Amino acid sequence: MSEKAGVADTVGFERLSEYRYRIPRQGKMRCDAVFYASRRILEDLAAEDYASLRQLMGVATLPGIVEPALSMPDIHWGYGFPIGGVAAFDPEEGGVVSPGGVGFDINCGVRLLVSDISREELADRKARLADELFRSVPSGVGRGRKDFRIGRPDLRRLLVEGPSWLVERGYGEPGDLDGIESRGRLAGADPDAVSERAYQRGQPQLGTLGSGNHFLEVQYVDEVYDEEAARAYGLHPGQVTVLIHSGSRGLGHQVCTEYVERFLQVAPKYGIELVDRQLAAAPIDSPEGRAYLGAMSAAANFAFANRQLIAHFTREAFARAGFGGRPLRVLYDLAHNNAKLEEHGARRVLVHRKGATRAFGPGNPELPERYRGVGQPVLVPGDMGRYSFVLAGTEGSMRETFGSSAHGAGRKMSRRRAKKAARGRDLIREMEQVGILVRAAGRATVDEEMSEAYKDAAEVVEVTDGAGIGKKVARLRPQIVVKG
DNA sequence: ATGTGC
Repeated sequence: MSEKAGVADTVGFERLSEYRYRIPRQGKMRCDAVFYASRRILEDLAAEDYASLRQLMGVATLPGIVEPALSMPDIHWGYGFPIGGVAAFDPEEGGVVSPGGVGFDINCGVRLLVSDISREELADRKARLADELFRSVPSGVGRGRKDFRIGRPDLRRLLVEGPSWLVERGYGEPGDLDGIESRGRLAGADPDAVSERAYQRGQPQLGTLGSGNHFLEVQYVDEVYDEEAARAYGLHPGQVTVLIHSGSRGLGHQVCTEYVERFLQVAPKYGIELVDRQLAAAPIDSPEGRAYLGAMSAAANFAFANRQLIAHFTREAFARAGFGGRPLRVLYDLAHNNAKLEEHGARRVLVHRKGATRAFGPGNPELPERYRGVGQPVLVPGDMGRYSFVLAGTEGSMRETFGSSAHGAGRKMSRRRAKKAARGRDLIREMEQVGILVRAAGRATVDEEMSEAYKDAAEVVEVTDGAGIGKKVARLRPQIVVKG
């Protein structure tokens, strides 16, 4: 399929460079859109009749957008905004905030822990560790935890303070906070903008994984591409790592649901014309916009705290499995579903990243000193059978994508199709035969999350690296997978 | 993603 077909039929894009394409402003778009893709990714986009690129064009119609509307190489169809979408809005130009531009799982993200344990040491205790982790980190839809209770007044404080509230009470180490994006605390969190129902749903779920694509993986570093960055991050071949992927659970979901509804009601009042109801938005500088941002930031702090507590119980599981006294340091905790006020091109803009990560380049004062020379760690989880990647933010991401990069492999099959493809197979056994132990709350999720249901993360990473919006640092191979 | 449809 050539890009010509795209021009003629529907979307109309042009190639800017090997991996970079532009959709010129057309129809109700207020600015151009730019997307990153390989020829192969382009074929995937064509196969879905450019549905996700059309969503990106919809994003470009929203008021106050700062050009261009962007998507990362892992773009796929999502609620309103495409997953992999990045869009910045200027509050002084009537810019909007959109819950669909953040996602239902507010501040979903990944945290990478690094140990001094070798792959060989892990081999001796792998089954034991898998069992301990599965016991220590509840997973599955609606699951809570019984051994950690937080009262309402404390939860309110946690929504404002994030993981520091936990660290102060012994759930973690003081150094943990240095490795979290924004130190795990988004400013402006408003616990009063979070509904009673959201509190109720979130309260028992702190320290739980959830379901779907969420996971906890024990891995090892099997390849290093950039020695200098790997050294700065403290990564070396054969080393055991832990990758935690989870978000704000029922609390964030409830916040998103309620504000989408509210924004739909008020959009006419602000003269916002929506080409798609799922793009529901309100001005950043409006009572509704401010309330959502307050609630979203609170949910974000809850998600950071959730990963903090999961990391705490992960450390306990490692100790019980015979790795007592061995450190598990936070390399980085990075969100991929949020909206943040940032300075770009001497303007203060609200950057929505929906299935996209922050990827600040070298020298950025936001970064911990030890990473400042090489740029921010960018974590790109792959599917559960293959590999995940660590990249570094670049000058290119700062210049082209409001300091953003890709967040993962992206689905290739629908959940329904994956389930069908898994019929008659025992995926857990297949994984075990290649040395990956799976512990899951249910088999259905494992089927839906099968390796073949995902695009190859390596492809996404090649495009990201090739386009210069992220730099390959290391590859991680799974050994233990805990799923919902 | 999600008390996996109101």
